[in-house]
Amino acid sequence: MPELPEVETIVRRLKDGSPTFPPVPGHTIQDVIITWDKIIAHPENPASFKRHLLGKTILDVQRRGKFLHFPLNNGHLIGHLRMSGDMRMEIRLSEQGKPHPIQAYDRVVINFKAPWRLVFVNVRKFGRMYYTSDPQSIFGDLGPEPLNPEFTLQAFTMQLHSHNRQIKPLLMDQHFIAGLGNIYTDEALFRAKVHPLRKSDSLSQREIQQLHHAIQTVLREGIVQFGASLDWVYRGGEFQNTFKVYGREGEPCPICGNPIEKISVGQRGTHFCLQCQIPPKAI
DNA sequence: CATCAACCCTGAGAGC
DNA sequence: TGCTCTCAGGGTTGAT
Repeated sequence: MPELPEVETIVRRLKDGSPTFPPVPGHTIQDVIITWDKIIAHPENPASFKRHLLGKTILDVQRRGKFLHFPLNNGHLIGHLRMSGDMRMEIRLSEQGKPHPIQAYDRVVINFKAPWRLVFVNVRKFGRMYYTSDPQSIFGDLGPEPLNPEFTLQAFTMQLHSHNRQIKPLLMDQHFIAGLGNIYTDEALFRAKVHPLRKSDSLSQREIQQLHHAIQTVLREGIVQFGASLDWVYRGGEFQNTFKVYGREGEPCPICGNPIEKISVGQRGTHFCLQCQIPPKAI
């Protein structure tokens, strides 16, 4: 469940480098090792994917929704971690020139001409990688970036009114808005005091304003904390310590003290406070 | 158009 | 201790 803040954290680290590895931009691809073919979503043939990447230089590291985007000097490398995973930049040769072994969950390994490699790590094999000459073929249907200026209260209001859907699955729909997943959606709805089963076109202007603000707030907090760490799914961040409802079924609501509820909405575990977030039929 | 279920996967946690 | 079972979840696809 890397969501927007987790992906943003990964992107920034790869773009800027760290004390232990250099920035990814500027490196030229020498070889590609694919240990699970289904990770390659485009082109259909993994060998073709590999052929397209050889000799290309990575120019930048960007994010669009939950996608990692690597513009190349010719074409684009794009990745989506889906349910689990990370991307690692690491040294690929020991000082004696021996190759470091590939780890158990390393699905795609991109060797550079320099002694570094970029590794697509994915425990569950739901992640996907793409090579394309046209990033719009992948990003084209995505909704607005919630932290960009385009995500205005007015635009959000119009979007909500153009649907009559349960608010939670709508917020998680990447065509509606890009980057929210199960965790940040539950947290945003709680902070906005909106019940997850409310219909999108039933929200008052005040609720819409609260929700608009809550979405941006939880995402910004998540980024500041370097995302949330959940089991082995994703490491690093600290946002999980700030969860107010997610994963806290039965624990007291931090606002009113009533126990946090957990139900299934749109086939997703959904956490909320029945006292603070009034259900639709009670309104 | 909205909703729901199945599918793709693995490791954690529960139950025995 | 060790086995088996269920569950979680992002996104896609197909049915209702």
